[in-house]
Amino acid sequence: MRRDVFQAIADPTRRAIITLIAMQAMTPNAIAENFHTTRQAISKHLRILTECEVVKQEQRGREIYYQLEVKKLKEMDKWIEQFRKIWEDRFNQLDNVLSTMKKKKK
Amino acid sequence: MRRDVFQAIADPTRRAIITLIAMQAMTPNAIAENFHTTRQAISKHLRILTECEVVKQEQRGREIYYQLEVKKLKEMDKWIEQFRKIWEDRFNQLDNVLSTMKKKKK
DNA sequence: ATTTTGCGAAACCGAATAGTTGCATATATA
DNA sequence: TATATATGCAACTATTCGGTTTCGCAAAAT
Repeated sequence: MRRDVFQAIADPTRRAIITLIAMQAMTPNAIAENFHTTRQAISKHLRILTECEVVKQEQRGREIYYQLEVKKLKEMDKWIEQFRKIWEDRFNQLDNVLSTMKKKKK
Repeated sequence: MRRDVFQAIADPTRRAIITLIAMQAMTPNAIAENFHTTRQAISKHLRILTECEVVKQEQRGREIYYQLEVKKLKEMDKWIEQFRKIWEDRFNQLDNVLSTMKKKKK
């Protein structure tokens, strides 16, 4: 069973959960109200997100607040980093072509 | 069957393929040499990557060169963007705490 | 003390996934 | 023309995934 950030955000419901709790911690019930599935299904997603360390729990009485843990998202950001350089390069190349065309027009 | 960037990069082999062809287009055979699976398995991954529009093909005789298509990776980058703000804010908060401690020390 | 509420865990199901082997097809090469 | 090479596609399999229903447990409310 693979448990990493990439697998965590592969599911659209999990991405929505992440966005939802990004600003404030929420309980499973509160989260589930925003979806058309059962609380148990959300609970399962939360378990996966916890195992992937994308969220962390904070018990308060019988309620559990789930909060975003940005560290792992940063890891993914780091992976994309290598490609950001590529598309910036390609943009600059296009930019060069455009300015060359402009000069020729003159 | 879901076909988006997030699903495309969920698999570690596919991530490796993406990194491999990032700098130069490659044929399925050449790509497969870098892995411990069959060429057909790689071919399947390439089909998924093509369907997700993360790579594009260029036929040259009987060979097919697969090349990275950065556009969709940018889409994912855009999704992370919203969280980048959060972790920068948290960093700044930490920074404030640290400078307050420094001032008090004085 | 009893009931309600919030939650996770287990068992089950259909669909998707990642891999395999075998085959068909088109392009090179001898 | 016959053969070798590059590739995709189909059928099959074991495993994982996302969901549901049912249950048990602990904390809160009555």
